[in-house]
Amino acid sequence: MSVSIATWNINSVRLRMPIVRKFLKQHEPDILCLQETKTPDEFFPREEFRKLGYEHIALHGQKGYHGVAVVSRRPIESLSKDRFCDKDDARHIAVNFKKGKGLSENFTLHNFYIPAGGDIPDPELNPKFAHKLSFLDELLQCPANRDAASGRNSILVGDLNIAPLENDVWSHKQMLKVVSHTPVEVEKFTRAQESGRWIDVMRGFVPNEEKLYTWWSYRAADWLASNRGRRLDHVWASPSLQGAAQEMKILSKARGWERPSDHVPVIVKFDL
DNA sequence: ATGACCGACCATGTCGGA
Repeated sequence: MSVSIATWNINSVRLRMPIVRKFLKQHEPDILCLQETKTPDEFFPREEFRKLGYEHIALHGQKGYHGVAVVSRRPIESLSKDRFCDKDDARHIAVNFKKGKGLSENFTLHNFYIPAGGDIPDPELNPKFAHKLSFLDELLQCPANRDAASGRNSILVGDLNIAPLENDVWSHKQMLKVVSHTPVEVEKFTRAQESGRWIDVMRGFVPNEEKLYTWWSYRAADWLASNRGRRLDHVWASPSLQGAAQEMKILSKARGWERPSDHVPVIVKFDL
């Protein structure tokens, strides 16, 4: 049986409901993971998602900043929220799905919003970059990583705010000192990924030699013409799910929708 | 730095995004 999972940094879920609705109607993923919902849980538009068929909702939001959510057509068995860097800043939620009714495996889905890291790529000068590096250190040690490496069916998605490979950015050379592609954060990112033995699902469909982006800056006059994007959003699968991903789609056209997010949805269909 | 932007908030500027 197949399960399609989408991830999308929505940059305010309440403001973006018209395009969320459009996306869900057109693509009908089973599960949608959102980041940067920017709302306390009591103001999350639950009823609108229910009307669209997404009755099962797990929230970890807060006022104004960050915030992650999972909305699902399949029942959510349980959920958990991890803290990173001793902060309550709503950057993670995990949900468990139980096998049955067409799902042949249990699995855990982690939804992350990793700190952006500010402008200056120096942890001594920039506390936001220091926070990002600490977050990556904790990611390496976290239970999700251990569980994935030790055989639990796990999928990790989200805005990880790092473009690790040369062709995950428009110009590797010009981006080496730009936060999201600096060697120090890419190294920590890769070490965390390797320690969980995570599979880079998106790159399983598109070779490393090809450009792959999920984000285009709001500042470009014409995002499509300049096409200076980055792959900041990721889908990882545990080694136990090797071969389970059947299809992957980056909905680049959503960057051109009305009042868009600067990130676009990534959808992966898994055989589970 | 490509960057002439975008969103939330006790707002008319400041912070965070990346």
